[in-house]
Amino acid sequence: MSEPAARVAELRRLIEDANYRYHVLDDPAIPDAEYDALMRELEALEREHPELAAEDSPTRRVGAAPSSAFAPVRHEVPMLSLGNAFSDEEVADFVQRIARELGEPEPEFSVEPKLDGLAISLRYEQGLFVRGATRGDGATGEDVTANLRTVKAIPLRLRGGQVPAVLEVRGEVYMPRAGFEAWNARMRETGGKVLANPRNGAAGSLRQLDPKITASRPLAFFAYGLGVVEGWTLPARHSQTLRALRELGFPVSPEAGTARGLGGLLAYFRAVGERRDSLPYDIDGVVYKLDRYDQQKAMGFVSRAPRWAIAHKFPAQEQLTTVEAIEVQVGRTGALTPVARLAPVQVGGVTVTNATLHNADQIARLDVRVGDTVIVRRAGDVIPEVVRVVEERRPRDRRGRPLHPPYEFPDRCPACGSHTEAVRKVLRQTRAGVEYAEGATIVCTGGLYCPAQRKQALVHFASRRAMDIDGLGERYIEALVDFGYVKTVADLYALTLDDFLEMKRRADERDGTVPETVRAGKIATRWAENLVEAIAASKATTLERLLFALGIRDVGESTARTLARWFGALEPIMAASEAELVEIPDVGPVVAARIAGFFAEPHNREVIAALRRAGVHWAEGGPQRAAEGPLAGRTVVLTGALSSMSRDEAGARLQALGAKVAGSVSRKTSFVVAGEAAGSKLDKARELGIEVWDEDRLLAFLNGHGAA
DNA sequence: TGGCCTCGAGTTCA
DNA sequence: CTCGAGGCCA
Repeated sequence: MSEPAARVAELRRLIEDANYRYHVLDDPAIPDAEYDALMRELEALEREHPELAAEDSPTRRVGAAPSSAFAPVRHEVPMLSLGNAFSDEEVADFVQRIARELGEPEPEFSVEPKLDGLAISLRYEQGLFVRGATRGDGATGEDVTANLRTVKAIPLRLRGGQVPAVLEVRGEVYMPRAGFEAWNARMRETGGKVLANPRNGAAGSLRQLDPKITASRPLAFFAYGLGVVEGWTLPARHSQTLRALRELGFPVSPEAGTARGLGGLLAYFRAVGERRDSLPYDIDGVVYKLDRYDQQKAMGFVSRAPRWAIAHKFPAQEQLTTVEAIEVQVGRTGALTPVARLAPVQVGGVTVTNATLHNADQIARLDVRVGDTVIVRRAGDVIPEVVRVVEERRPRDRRGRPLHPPYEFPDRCPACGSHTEAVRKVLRQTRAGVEYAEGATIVCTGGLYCPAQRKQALVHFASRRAMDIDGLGERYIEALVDFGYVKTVADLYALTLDDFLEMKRRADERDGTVPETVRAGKIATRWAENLVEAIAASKATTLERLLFALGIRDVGESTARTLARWFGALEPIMAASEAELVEIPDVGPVVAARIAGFFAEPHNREVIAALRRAGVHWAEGGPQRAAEGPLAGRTVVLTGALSSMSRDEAGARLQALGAKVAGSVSRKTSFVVAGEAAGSKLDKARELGIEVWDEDRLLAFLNGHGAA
């Protein structure tokens, strides 16, 4: 062999090894820069010595003639679709069917994650990659050989000694999350087109006419099965086949394994489910296959799906749905919040019909319009959000123009017709005055004239952490306001049993929920009695609850408590000037102005007087301006679930000992009380090296200080 | 003036 | 839970 020929052979071997170690063993042997250098050297040599070029050279991944692009390819061995299971019961049925038919109570399965990518078939003849095809309808797919050659995780030549005459390998082409994120970040920077999700990214990449485009996409591959096999001894078990595929140079999911019986399958499902978010790729479930081929054969097929395998799916975290309407809700403070009404769709195990769009800016950023197809997600938290619009699916007229114009935020309040305005936020304060900028939030200027704001004010007043009127929910408050029974929060205390019954009758009538005669009458009476009782019970309250319940802007639970302690009684709070209020810790000019402004309003003073006349009462005392107790000056954060008491209760007890209970962990936190299943707050505490108490330690401390 | 740290407010569904 | 903004401190 000539010297260049030897070097070319060596380079190819080095590069193939590097690919194998990177993609199959997940154990990179050489740094990227060195890999690139090897490639460049090989390219140069092949240019100088055209006679040394070869089909399976790693330099030929891009550039193979895409002549047969997308031509139909018949799958001699059909590419199967799998049955789906969405619940443990369905998996149990699957296992039971097999156990019964095979007479084996605990059959063994090969188990692996189900990647969210694109199923393909790769054909190797005499060890060389000759054709790759998409799954298509299972019987016929499309020829995407040129594009698949650019995927480095797919070997162009099989490794190992025994070379099968023909080997078809089935697997999934996917886009790793990191690659997807990086790709989109780059696209956003350069103004290119972002990919909707890794799955679409993978599918779209393989449908490119120009393999160079495919080559630029971060694609990867996992093998999970076989098609046509000639001149190769098939092992007895699927798990052994996977091992053999690995040795032939194919990446196989490291999560793949075996499991026995229903218990084993479900344990695997849970284990993978827990690791789902930390896997480097998206999966939508796991696949169970009977491990022994003889048993697979015995089970056979129904129509097009095997009876020996099933896909156990996770509830989807992201779904496509359509926007049926964009409505605007009015909050307690008058803030207008746009909400997308969606065609119902299952996301993460629940049906989602609404998703907040936050504010006008967010709508503009997403450019959400009525009729749009959108991606909805329930991410780490529970609240659904619109991730993005799938613009290709936007309804258009014959001339290709969108059917609906960009959404325009209403300039009138949908509830009362008052004009709306952007909230001004303080930019800075100078001697000359205060400078404002317009914020993202739009508010209704109707104030308590606006029925929506009045309703929300009442809902807030009755809520658990405020006056705690049990049973008085949004629906009845709405009716009470609509029918004119209630204008201010004080009116609640004048309501009689008959008022409630009449209100409920009218509400049922209006909403078309017709109650059933006598029995319903009795139930309704009991319901009304409970409400009257709950309202009466709420009269005994505390100053801080009352202050919070009044709904003064920027006065939440914490500020209400501070105010109550600082002054000890309501009268001095009502009389306090802004100058006096800013003396209070955590109260600055903005909040002081809100408080003074609220009590300066004759209407508000009248409501307070009416509440007092109705018998609402609370204990008053002198000012208590310094925290006292063993925990004075200490800031505590509670996280996770405690077994012996609620978090609220624990917080109240700690406060009683002088502690300040905060909602988030920072360097100022004195210690964190962590219960069961504590999450990010505990992590943060560990990160900042903050003392952590478990429940026992908390209880011991509370007992030791007479707060048990 | 900038950068935390908190608090307030809004949000969905079973 | 997250975002935005008010308050505080360096």
